[in-house]
Formats: sequence, C-alpha cells, structure tokens
Amino acid sequence: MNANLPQNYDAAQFERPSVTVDVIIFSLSDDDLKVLLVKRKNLPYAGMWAIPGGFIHLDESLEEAAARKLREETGVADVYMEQLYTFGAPHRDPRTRVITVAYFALVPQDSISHHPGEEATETAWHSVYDLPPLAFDHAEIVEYAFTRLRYKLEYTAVGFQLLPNVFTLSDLQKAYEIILGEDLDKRNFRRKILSADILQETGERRQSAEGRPAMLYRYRDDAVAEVKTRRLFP
Amino acid sequence: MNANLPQNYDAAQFERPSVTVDVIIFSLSDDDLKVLLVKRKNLPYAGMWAIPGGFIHLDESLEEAAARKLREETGVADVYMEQLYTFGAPHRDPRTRVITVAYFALVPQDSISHHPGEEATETAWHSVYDLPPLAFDHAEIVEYAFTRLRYKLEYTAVGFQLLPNVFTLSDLQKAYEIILGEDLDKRNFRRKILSADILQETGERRQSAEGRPAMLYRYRDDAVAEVKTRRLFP
DNA sequence: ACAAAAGTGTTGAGAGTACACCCATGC
DNA sequence: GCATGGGTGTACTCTCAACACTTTTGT
Repeated sequence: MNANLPQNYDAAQFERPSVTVDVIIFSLSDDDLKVLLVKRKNLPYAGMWAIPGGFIHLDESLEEAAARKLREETGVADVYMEQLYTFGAPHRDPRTRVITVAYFALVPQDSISHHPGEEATETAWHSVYDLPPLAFDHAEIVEYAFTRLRYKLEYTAVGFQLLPNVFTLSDLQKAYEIILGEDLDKRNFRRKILSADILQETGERRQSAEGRPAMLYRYRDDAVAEVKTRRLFP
Repeated sequence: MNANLPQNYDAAQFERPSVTVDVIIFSLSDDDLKVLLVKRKNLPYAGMWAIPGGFIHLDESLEEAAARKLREETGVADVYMEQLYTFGAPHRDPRTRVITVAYFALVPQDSISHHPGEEATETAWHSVYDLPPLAFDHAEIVEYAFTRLRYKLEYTAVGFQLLPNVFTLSDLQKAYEIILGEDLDKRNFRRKILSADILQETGERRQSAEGRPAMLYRYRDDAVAEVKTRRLFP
C-alpha cells in the first residue's frame, strides 16, 4: 500500500471512509445461542436491531476498539475475541462510506455484569436461530460469524469460552449441541474431549436438582486448543 | 456500529483513518514460492521493499480495490484471492493512522502479462524463504499470509490456483512440497488427490526433456475444493 | 542399454462411529 | 423404589502412513 503514497501525503486530502468496529457477541442462555443486539434510535434504520459497534479512536488498535465496545455493552473484559472479517461494500451505509472491521466475542453468561436495559440504548439478546430483521448488512455479518463459530467449534476447543469457569461434561456437550444444531453421542464426546487433554478435574461435584452429581471440570489454560485437521495431503 | 451514529452524523467531523488495501501476491517460479514486492521511492522507508497496495476509492468495494491493485501490478484478473486480515495498529505507519485490509492472491506464473520493470515503480519477485527487510509491518503481514496459505493448502485444494490450466500430478506435488516445505509420498499424494475427485484427465500427455510423458490434468471447476476437517467432536 | 521421470498396491496401526446398560443421588 | 441425569466399553470400519518396484520414453 504505502509504497504508492506521494511524498506530500499529508497535504493531499484523500477522501477517507469512516471506519468502525462491530462486535458480534455470542452467549449461551436458556439452552440457546444468543447474540447481543442494540436497537437503533436514529436514521437510517431507526427502530431496527443492529450489532453493537462504533468508531475507532485514532489512538487505539482495532482490537482495543473491539474490546472497548464489548466492555461498554456487557461490562466484560478478557473473553475470547477474534477478528472476523472486514465489510466494506460502498453503500452498506446509505449515508456515507463506512468500512467496518467485525469481531466476534464469546461471553459466558455468568460473567455479564452489565445487563440489557442499564444503558441509554436498548439492548437485548436474540437467538441466532430467530433473528429480527437487522439494519445495514448486519444480517450477513451475523450469518458469517455464526458460520465461523460453528466451523471453529469443530476443530478447536473454543466452546469452553461460552461456559462458566467450571462446568460439567454434560454442560459442555449441551453447548456443542446447541451451536452445532445436532445431537452428539455422549460416550464418543466424552472419550474425545478427555483424550484431547484440555480439561482438568476440579475434584468437586455439582448436585443438580435431580440425578447423580456430576464431576466438575475446568479448562486447562495451558492446553493446546487446536486439533489436527484432516489433511488433504499426506 | 452504526447504531451509535448521531443523527447529525454528516456534520460531525470525526477524524478518520486512511484505509488501504495491501495484496500479497504469491506465485511459483524456479521451484520456489515467491511474493511480489515493490520498492518504495518515498519516505518513510524509502528504498525498502513493501507489499503492493494503495488507497481504497470511495466508490469501490474492498474486493474491487484489491483486484485493481493486483491488475495494476501483474496485469492479471480472475485469480484466486481472499481477504486475509485487517491490520490497524495505531502507529504502523509513522505519518498518520492507516488501516490496511490485506488480501492474498495466488497467481499462476504463466498468466502474468505485466512483468516487473514495466512500471514506474520497481517491482520484483522474492522468495518467501528469503525476504529482504520490509517496510512498515509488512514482514508480519507476509508471515501471516504465508501461514494462512500453508494452512489452507492442508485442507482445501487451493494449490491448483498457482499452476497453469493443465498440469501433471508431479507438478502439483512439487507445488505442495515447495509451499509446505516438506517432501510428500508420491503414491499417497496421488491416491488422495485422485480420490478427492477434483481433477479431470485431459487425455493429453506432456513430454518433458527426459523420462516418460506425464498425463495432464485440469482442475474441475465444479469440484468441491474443501475436505472435511477432523472434527474435535463426533 | 541406460538414464530419467511416471506410474502403481499392500499392510499394519490408529481413529472414527455406532451402539446399550449400570450408577449415584433426591424424593 | 423410582425417576433423573451421570458415567462407562467394545467391535467394526475406514483412513493414515510407510514402504519399492515396474513402465515408458529419449538418447
């Protein structure tokens, strides 16, 4: 890029697009995968739901901007977040050229301190399986994020990021089933997750309302969360 | 993002970063994986090598901007290209805030019409295994692109994109070996690539200087280039 | 006939997949 | 003692990975 900047770059007044970050915030609740949305107050798309986001400050990195947005909306820091994709179709915002760098975050429901309604802007969790119409190209962005999440779930151990610090294997399996949208075999699931060597027993058990108490596990943060892909070439 | 735009958005003069696209252009030649670099004429980093790139026009999409850059540098259109990542550390360009959306492209050597030296700017192919010092954070960007290319190669059939229209299985294996940096077993390679059902025989053979003539293949563009990943969960 | 590259099969090991019953607890 | 969820093992199949020789051509 910069190779072609003219020497008198600062003088040259290029027309610049606006740049925002949008953060797709996933969480699990009520046996469902939810996305945090905010209700727009202003035109365009006033009254419609949208992904939380905002302008990048000139002195912060993209990651910092995304983390700031996440904190503003949920009060949460230090959760799993990764850059998703950058969307920049010329008229995705009808007012002016806006390029948005999308991130997605996985937030354990129990870590959320800052619940919808505490802000001036109305926010709410919506099931990814039943989304309202979204402003701008946000439906496409959420779709993309959901696809990526599913894909990642299949070959990394990122699913823990949606659970509390300690959890049972049934909790974990449930999380995977909700996100992947299919039932998994309990024995195979357990064998595989345990042999992946990414969990450690806490030694505690959790007594639920009924049934046998379940062993509690914790994610080993020194664990390697990736699994080998099936290589096309040997 | 836009949810938080004030109504008087156009009036509000937000400070905007500059946005560029950078294109990491890979090609195979001389049994090596090469990247196209341009020599900077201006400060900063004058005389250093950099990834080709430039500003996004306000009326073109990110993909169009990347494709335009690719065309300007190589004369090539219609090759494999995908968005890589967006780099936006506050001071990656010492002059001002520049956010760059990086793409990478795979260009068959024989399709390049516009060779280095035909332009005002000096361009050259450099081995990814022996890169000169690069301007800005471009070393990091190339590294990231190379990692992604290797990774993609392992679970998709993207390697064809670096070869001419027709090629032999030995050509293809060689390409994989160059990029992955390891030798592959000929029998396993052939079995796997043929059983993936992504090639079709042309019926022609190619006679090289010596040895038995090799069958020529073509990539089936109706093929599904993805291979199942080894799922973490059954 | 020989040099050079193309082409071809088998086997043992490990992972994937499908499948059904006993266990610990609260009520 | 029964309802509820937790926890366990085995057999078959398929894929992976390692390995060496024959075939076709030009000189």
